[in-house]
Formats: sequence, structure tokens, C-alpha cells
Amino acid sequence: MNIENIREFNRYYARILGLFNQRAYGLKYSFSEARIIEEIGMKPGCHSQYLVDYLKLDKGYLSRIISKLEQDEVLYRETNKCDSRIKSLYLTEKGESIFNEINGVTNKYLNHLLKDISEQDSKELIKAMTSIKTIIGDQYEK
Amino acid sequence: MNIENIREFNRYYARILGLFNQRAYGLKYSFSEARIIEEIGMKPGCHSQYLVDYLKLDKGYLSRIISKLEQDEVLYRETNKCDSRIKSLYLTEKGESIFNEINGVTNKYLNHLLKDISEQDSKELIKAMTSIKTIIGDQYEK
DNA sequence: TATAATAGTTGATATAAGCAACTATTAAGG
DNA sequence: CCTTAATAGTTGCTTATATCAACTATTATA
Repeated sequence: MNIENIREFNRYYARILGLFNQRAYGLKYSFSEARIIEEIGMKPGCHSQYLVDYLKLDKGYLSRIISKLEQDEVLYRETNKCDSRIKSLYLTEKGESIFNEINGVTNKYLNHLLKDISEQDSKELIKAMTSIKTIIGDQYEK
Repeated sequence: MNIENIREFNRYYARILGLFNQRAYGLKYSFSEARIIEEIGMKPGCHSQYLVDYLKLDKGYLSRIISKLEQDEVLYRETNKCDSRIKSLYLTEKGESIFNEINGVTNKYLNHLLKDISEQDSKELIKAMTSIKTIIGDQYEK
């Protein structure tokens, strides 16, 4: 197993994602904010605790971001009926449109990045990505 | 071309790299500092401008980090003989050992991450990574 | 030689993040 | 039940990280 190859890939892909995020989130919201919006957009009704675990954010920090996004009317909270400690998170209409905007910018950049890639290669690319996901899987959770 | 697959991979791999960095750099130095140390370790004699371009850091911010690392005796600077504006960057012995330490921690985590992967799969993994690098290439520079 | 461009530094400031103490609520053990 | 422990989230305080713009020194260009 050649670890060095993997590390090189990590450095390489870290740069791609870095550039990616730089452009994708050249919007009104920071990287963490955008990740939160995306995550709630994809998992409506999720809880803060989930975001803390999944995005590895400090719960205090997250709490503040969520308050800010609530004030901005990007999202709203609904207190759980069975357990009033828990609040479910949802995007507002405005939040949805920001979510779409983020998706739009991201897709646009991806299209730009991949515009010269042949049909053949793009199939190969997705195959490779799927392969990595399958092999590494979810072990990294631990 | 299914952009959504790629975006999913990006989210997936962003998490892996995030966790990765979190652990890898649970050392004395921050993520940016570690990236700088790594980069100088791999490209001894490189210039600040290169790091600014390559790592997309603010030149003022970078300047401060470099000063700090110089004070810590992690690196040293050599003024270019032909153009005294330019300073070449090198790791000191201490810097080298930190570089090795970063590599060590990173490798250790990678080994942990991949410990249950078969010989077959690890070959597949590296093939997939190589494939991605080849297909996407260096276009993202632009 | 005057002017523009480049490399890097510095000061001031904003943003992001982390820690620990706190409230409110729910779960669990005797 | 009732006390104690655990959980979800909030808040105050502090530090780390990053950005911007003005600045010096040096080199390239017209």
C-alpha cells in the first residue's frame, strides 16, 4: 500500500476543493454557513447535534451561526413536541433560494472545470469517484 | 455528465480531508502553517510568491506566518543574489523534523483509515485516485 | 532617469472558532 | 416519586485565523 500516492491525491484534491469553495461561496455566506445551509437543505428537519457531529463544528459556534441565519430569515426552528430540548431546522423560502444559488454557483464552476473533458473521461471520472467512496466507505466516522 | 455525483464526492471527500487535517495537525502548528511547512519541505528554496499562488494565502498573512516560523527556527530565508526582493525559503533541521512529524502523523492516520482494506482494494483505490488526477489535471489553475 | 511593477512587511481590523459555564429539559436509578 | 445524571442548546469570554490597505525596498521598463 503506497501511502504516499494517497497523500499526494489528498494534497491535490484539497487544492481543488479549496479553489472550489473559494468560488462557490463567493456569496454572502461563509464556508461554514454555506455548509450548514446545504446540509439543512438536503436534510430538512435535522438537529443541531447532527450538524455538530457531521460537520465537526463547535456547538456554541454552530448555535450562533444558526441564530444569525434565523435572524436573516434563511432558516427557522421548530421545537420538537416530545422533547423540547431538540429543535428541528428547516430552510425558509429565502433559504431555499440561497441553497439553490449555492448549488448554481457550484455547478457552474464544476462545469467550467470539466468543460474540456470528454464523455468517455467523465464517465471514467465518476467511476473513479464512486470507487473511492465505496472502498474507503464510512470507516472514517470512527 | 452528472454533476451531482461529483458534488457528492466533493462533499464526501471534504469530510475525509477535514477529519484528516484535524488529526494530522493536532500538533503544534495550524493547518496553514503545516501546509507551508510541507510545501517548503517538498520544494526547498521556493519563494513566498509561490506559496501565495499555490496555497491561495494572503501575502500579508503568509508573511507573518513565515516570520513566526523563522522565529521558531522552523525555517530560514536566503535573499536572492540577483534580486534582493526575493527570499528563498528552506526548512531548518528542526523544520525537517517537524515536517517528518507531520508526515508521520498523517501516515499513521491514513494507515488507520485504510487498515481494513484488502490489497486488491488498495490497488483499486490508488488507481482511482490517479485516474481522477489525470482526468481533471491542472486546469483548475486557471 | 522618471515611472511602473514586483516582493515582501506592517498596522489595523474583521471574521471564525473554541472553551467553559450556564439554562432548560429529559432520562435513569434507587 | 425524587434525586442525580445526561443531553440539547445558549451565552460570555477569549484566542486564532484571515483580510485589507498602506508602506518600504528593489528591480524592470519606457
